[in-house]
Amino acid sequence: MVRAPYFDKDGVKKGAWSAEEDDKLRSYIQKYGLWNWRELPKLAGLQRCGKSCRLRWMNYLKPDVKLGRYTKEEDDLIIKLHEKYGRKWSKIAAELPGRTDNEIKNHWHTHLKKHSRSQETESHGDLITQNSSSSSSESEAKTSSICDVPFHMILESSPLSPEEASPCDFSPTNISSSDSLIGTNYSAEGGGDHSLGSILEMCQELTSTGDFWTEPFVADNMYDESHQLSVEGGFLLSPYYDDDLDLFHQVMNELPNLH
DNA sequence: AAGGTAGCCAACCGCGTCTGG
DNA sequence: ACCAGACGCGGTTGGCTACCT
Repeated sequence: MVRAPYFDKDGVKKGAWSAEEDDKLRSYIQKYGLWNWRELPKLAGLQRCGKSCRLRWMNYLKPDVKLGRYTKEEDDLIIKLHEKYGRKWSKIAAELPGRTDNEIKNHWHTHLKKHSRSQETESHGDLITQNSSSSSSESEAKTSSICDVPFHMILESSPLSPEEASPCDFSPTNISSSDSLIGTNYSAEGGGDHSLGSILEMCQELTSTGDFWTEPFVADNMYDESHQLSVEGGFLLSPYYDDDLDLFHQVMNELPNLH
């Protein structure tokens, strides 16, 4: 998995860290704290350079570093922050407690980048479809004016068959901890297009106030609360300001009635 | 079963920024 | 104001693992 340990021409050890080296670094920092990365390896009895020690500590040994799988909420947040900050991984990491810039960067390149790309591709494809269509309905024209991304495009971003779609995609359980609605390609049992239309109308109303925003997404791994794979894409709806949270929750509570 | 390939991630490298003298 | 050393950041690499042919 990692580079085999070796010594460079200056006698500095490189490559994978051993458990013994980890212990030395950890116990030294716990005892004396962080004061000089350059001097630290000598005093800690390590044949590493300061940079290597810093990296190992920051990305792996630091007590508050959270290792392991990313949650759906973390993935969503990274995507949002990436849109906001670009490749400023340290800024993104600052808003994700326990995650390091290096880890987020790796996670982005291996898991999230392709989702972002596929989202762009799908959006572009749908836009072409929309533009080439000479029979756009009045409602479609209306939705297109509400936000940058037309609603019909958002909801068709990753079509699911009725068999694949969850009948409770819009239930309140889909309200994330960040107070966003994850809307998915919707096909309610006994609801169908009527329910979809109701939700579209609701989204139109919310976004037309200027207090809410939406964005489409396509994701291979959408998880419900029990971390079971549930859906494959859709759109995200969130209030801009905390002041609008009450209204947002009120609307969310009414969602089941839309079925 | 064996070889090839892609995915993944820890660690390295180079450069820009910060800080203290 | 300038300089040198330390630090932090983002891009890249190397090698292990899993999957495919």
